[in-house]
Amino acid sequence: MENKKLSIAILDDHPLIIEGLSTLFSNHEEFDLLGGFNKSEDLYSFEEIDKIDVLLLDIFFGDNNGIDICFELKKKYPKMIILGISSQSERSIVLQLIKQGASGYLLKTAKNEEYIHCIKEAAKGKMVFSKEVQVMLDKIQLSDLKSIPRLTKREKEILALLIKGKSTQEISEELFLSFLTIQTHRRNLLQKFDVKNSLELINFANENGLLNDAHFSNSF
Amino acid sequence: MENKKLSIAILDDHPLIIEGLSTLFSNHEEFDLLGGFNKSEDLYSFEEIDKIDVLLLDIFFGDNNGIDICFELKKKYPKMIILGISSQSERSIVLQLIKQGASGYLLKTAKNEEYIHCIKEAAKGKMVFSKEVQVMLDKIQLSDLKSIPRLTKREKEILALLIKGKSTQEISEELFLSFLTIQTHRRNLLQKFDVKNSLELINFANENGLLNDAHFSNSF
DNA sequence: TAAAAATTACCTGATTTCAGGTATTCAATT
DNA sequence: AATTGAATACCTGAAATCAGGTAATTTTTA
Repeated sequence: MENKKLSIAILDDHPLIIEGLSTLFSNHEEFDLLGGFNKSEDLYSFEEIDKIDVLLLDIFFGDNNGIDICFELKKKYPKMIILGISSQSERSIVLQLIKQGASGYLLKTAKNEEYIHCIKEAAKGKMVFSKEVQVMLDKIQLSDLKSIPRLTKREKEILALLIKGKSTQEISEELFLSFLTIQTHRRNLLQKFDVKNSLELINFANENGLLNDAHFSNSF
Repeated sequence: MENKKLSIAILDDHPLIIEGLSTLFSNHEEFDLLGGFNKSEDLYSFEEIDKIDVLLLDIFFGDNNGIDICFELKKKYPKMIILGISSQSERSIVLQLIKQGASGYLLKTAKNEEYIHCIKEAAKGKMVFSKEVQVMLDKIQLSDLKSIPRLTKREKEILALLIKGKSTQEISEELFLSFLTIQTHRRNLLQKFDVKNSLELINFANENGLLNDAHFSNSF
């Protein structure tokens, strides 16, 4: 009984990456590249979308981000194996993607053989990561143990200004509050985050994606 | 009199991109791809380095950042035409690269024909940008006035530690330097970035993508 | 080899942050 | 009505940062 070829598709807004992957797959008989797409709409309207075994999905993707796309696809095609590809390996992003049902995450800096190997393994149902990503995931981060503290409205407001580099004096003027009040809030922030100075505070907020605009507009 | 072929080289730590560009150039007779390199050392030790007409240079680059590499190369090989390639189009980075002597900036999202066209134009001595970049450059921004300062090795090292939230004392212990020396470096950093405190410094570094691991990992 | 740039280091004094405490007012919840 | 949590504000003293200066040594570049 012969092995069926693995049907691959790519969604990436970098034509060069698609070109590179095409060449790669054309040199490996065990893969069948169904198509490479620059836009998510092109993939969605692809008539053979249900035949895709493995989808390589770019994470930093034009306007839609890959994480949302992964979520959508997994809902409609639960059997589709999705591998994130990206040039950055931000911990929080990798974890988020896995939560959305992806089977792994490959860096674009990975070697060709690594791609071939990982895709095969993923097709078998395994969770795969390219080397660098694996190393990164193995490091248990402080932020994994520390839970993100719950902040009050004022504290979030002050944190946002702090991150902009405003001093206590400036913040107090901007919010029409006493200098001493801001000092208290700052101290409470340092305590809540369990850090020893403002730089560490920002660093922590940064690691946990609290610096992104998204967090400040909605979730607070 | 026949036109000589354009000699191209690529420096990019993404094998897939090199693969894609190779395929692209092999389909266009007017180009001669001398080599694709993953590491800057490989390029520096390339024996035909002085024959390169056009170098495609990745900007967010593993060990050294592309801007520094561009600066180095232009100094040694002033005639070499360097085009930045990247998946992000951060305004300040593009401008910085141009200041270092690059002849243009292409997004990895650009179409194949755009690549071909831009490389040809650049070889003629023109300044070229892929579409999106051009649109972005046309918008005049406040942040243009501030350029990203050129940092020394030590300064980058200290900035990296600062960003991690380390205090002057901690940094001095980690680098086996005097507390007072670190103070001097900190002051110089604030001056170079034209900011008034460390939080603003980090904020500025963040906005300009200097926080990315790429900049800091091995480059010192 | 001379000049320029980088690295190291010190001094002083002003300003800001950090850490500990307390305390009043207001709003929401029980 | 009593309690809790949030927001406000003050005090003190220690610690760290910031801003100005100078200067010797080493490395890199011209």
